[in-house]
Amino acid sequence: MLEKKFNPSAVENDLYHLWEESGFFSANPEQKDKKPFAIMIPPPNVTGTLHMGHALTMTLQDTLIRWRRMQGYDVLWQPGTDHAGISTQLVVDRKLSEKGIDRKSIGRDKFIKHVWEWKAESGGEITKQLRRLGASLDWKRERFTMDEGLSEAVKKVFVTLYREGLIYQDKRLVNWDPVFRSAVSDLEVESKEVNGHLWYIHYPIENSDQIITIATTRPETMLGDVAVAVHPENAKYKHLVGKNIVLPLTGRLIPIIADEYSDPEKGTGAVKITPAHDFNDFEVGRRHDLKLITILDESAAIDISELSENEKTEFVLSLAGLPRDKARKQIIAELERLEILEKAELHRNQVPHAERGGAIIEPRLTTQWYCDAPTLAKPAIEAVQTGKIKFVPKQWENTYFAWMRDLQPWCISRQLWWGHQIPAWYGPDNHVFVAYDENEAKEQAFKHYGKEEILRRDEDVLDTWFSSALWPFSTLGWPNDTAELSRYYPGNVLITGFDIIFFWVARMMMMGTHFMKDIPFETVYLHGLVRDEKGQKMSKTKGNGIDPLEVIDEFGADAMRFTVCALTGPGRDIKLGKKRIEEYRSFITKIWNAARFCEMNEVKYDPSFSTNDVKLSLNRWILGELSQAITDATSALEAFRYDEYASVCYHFTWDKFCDWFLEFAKAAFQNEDQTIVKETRAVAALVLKTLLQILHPVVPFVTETLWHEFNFGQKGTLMVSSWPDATPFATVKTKESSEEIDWVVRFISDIRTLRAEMNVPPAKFISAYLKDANINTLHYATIWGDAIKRMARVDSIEPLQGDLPKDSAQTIVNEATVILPLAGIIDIDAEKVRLNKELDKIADELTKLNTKLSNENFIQKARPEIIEESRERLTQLTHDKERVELALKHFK
RNA sequence: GGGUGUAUAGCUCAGCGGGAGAGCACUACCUUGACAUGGUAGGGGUCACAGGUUCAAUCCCUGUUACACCCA
Repeated sequence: MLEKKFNPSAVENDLYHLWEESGFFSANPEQKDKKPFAIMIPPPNVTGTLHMGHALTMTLQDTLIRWRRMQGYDVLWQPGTDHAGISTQLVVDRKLSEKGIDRKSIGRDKFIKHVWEWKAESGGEITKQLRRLGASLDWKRERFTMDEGLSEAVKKVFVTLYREGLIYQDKRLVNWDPVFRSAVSDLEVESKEVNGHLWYIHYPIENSDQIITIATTRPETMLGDVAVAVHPENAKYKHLVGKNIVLPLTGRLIPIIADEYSDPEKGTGAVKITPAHDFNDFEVGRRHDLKLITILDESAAIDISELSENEKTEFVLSLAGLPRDKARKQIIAELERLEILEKAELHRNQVPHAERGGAIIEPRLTTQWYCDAPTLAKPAIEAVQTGKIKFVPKQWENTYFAWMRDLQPWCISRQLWWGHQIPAWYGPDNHVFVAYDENEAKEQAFKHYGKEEILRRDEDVLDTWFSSALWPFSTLGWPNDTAELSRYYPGNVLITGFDIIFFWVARMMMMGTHFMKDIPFETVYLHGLVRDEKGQKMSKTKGNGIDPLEVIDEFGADAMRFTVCALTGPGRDIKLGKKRIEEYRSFITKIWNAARFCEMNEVKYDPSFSTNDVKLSLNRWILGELSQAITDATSALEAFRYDEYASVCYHFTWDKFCDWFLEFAKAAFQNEDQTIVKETRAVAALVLKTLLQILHPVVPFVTETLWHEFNFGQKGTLMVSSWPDATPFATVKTKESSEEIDWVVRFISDIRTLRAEMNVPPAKFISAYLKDANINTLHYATIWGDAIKRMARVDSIEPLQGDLPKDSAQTIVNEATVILPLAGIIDIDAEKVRLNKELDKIADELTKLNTKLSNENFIQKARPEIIEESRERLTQLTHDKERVELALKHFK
């Protein structure tokens, strides 16, 4: 016997372990008779804990994976985690400082040892949590971006790209995080608008009493000014071009130059140029061959070492070592004292901030490793243009193109300790040797120098995204030629959030097309973000997040999964509150209760039962509906329409199976004719079994539980059962049965409506008469008598003999009029109102239809089937109108 | 400043060139032998606004407004 209530927490762990231990999650490249289907998990940070975003993306992936597995594919869902450079380093750093250990004092090697120890202890948290979701990942193949094989792949890629000239060192401005003291890529910088000032400063012109006023938001960088730029067409300043400025504070002589970068409309139209501390100024400097003077150190404090001796005035010396904001205050005060600060305006500044950590980013001149992304992007762009890779929803392709066509070189080196150390060594003269290992580097050095030299390894590590870019092939064993690689590359679909298109998706496409000479996946499905009920982004700081593990504890994994699926429309963020999950939990309960009802009525699976034997209309009808549901569910999944898939499951289960089939079956189960009872039981079992199968991908736990409770298969085997085929159910003759069931449904519904509107107490059974009913209708009324009586609460259904009883309510079902004698109950005025309302509605419709049909243009130009349809509706409505009018006449 | 998306019932969202839909919420009634996490019935919408195309527009096109996001 099934428990009265479904208790998810009692079954989830057991079932999951059973599945995992049975090896059902495992891909097998040797299964040549099966087609492969592969999805690479977006590797969560090894430091991560499960949040709603994971719950969303993993549910969508698992649903697809389970469905394809049932369809008979050899499915690989590749799990793993990302070493997450900065995050992990920070986590371990914090742990160590709690113990009073300073990272720098123990040195790099010891620190990295600590990180690995931390990973061994706490790194598996997220993978345990993914199991709670029911995610059917192939855990035996779990990988880590820092494990040996993947590190090999990283090295191979780096060395190869270097030798191809696609990785190189360059000294240029880079986004510098002065807190982490590391370079970061353009993508990791977000510009934020903050309140600041625009300062107007007088710059005196050499050998003259004239001045030029420049406007700046960053006066502290004036120590590094090397020019003042004006627009070449700017009449106000044209004559000054070529003259020199005596730069305040340092006394440096700098030229006034003409450059279109200077916008005459902004500030004063004259701008100071500081090429070592501003990306635009850097370009100006390059065009005019200006000197680069760095005046900030790696922590963004004033550094005057590049200033010449005579520039180091007493004031300038006093600035040395000051953080940039303090230096700014000092300089402003000094300019005021010198009376060359004209004014300060309030100003909204765009200030670059580090996405991680939030530090204000400082453009900084350093030597870094770069990857030639623009070149690698070309085949990746082409793959989308030619349709080899498709984005779903398609509009993301535009975003992708826009970004890919305007790529900057990708800065791939980071000044961190945790990560893939760059395989580059330097000789005493800083000549660089890129090699697989130190021995190879030494060989190169020997050839280069003609003797052995001591080499120093590059300290830097690679951007975390560099290794994740290789994920689709590095996890499969590349650079070795493995069975997995040839079978599961390219993957079928990548499912992830749109927020990492550039970080991850695009880079996998670049690396994949370059190294594998083939796309990494055929389809990119991009889902939205999970937001709270109000549409706010969930975040730790706001505290508006929902913990998926709490949700699972409270409502069960199935409820959460179904909710996520149901809410995942195309190209939309999803707004999620606990309330929504609670709502959809009712659906899980409904499935459970429907199953309990079946069990109580001795619904049992009969493998020998064939759908060809089905005789009863009710049974033929539900099989037809089931066939439709299978078709719809399948095509919804094929189109990544998770909302539609959920909706098909929901409505078939609730509206068709529970509300009508099981309700009608109540009468059938009580029938004296045992063949009827037997057939209905067998069909109920078949429908329930199939229903569990189409529901399984999204709600695996409740379905798998019912699967073995009903003995549809051994415990845990639903997930490897075959995805149902709609055809055998569709071949059961269902058309006539549909007409019949549709009639009964309409008949019952209409009587219910009448009863409700006439306020007939539910407990009261009434009589029903049929007027003008044809022979079919009368036949239906007879054979469905029991069900109708129970469900519409009538005690007799008979053809009307003689006159219309007094005080009757009437309604029209197809050709017949249904008459309910309600003497003593009916409120005649209310009935008149109701009928008149009905009449108005029909009249409105008729007017519209008549106008349309008398329009010659419509008759000439509209599609014939539309015209035919309109004519049919006109006939039907005219008929209905007559009936209602007749009913009204009765009261006169 | 450039780009993308969204605007449909009180809320959250589907939909579609030809009769406005779902879930929840709401109202009324019902503890009928699976389920009150339930059942039955009902109310509720100028499909953001303004033009255009069309026999026909909530749907296609243009513009406007509002909101969200991305890029600079």
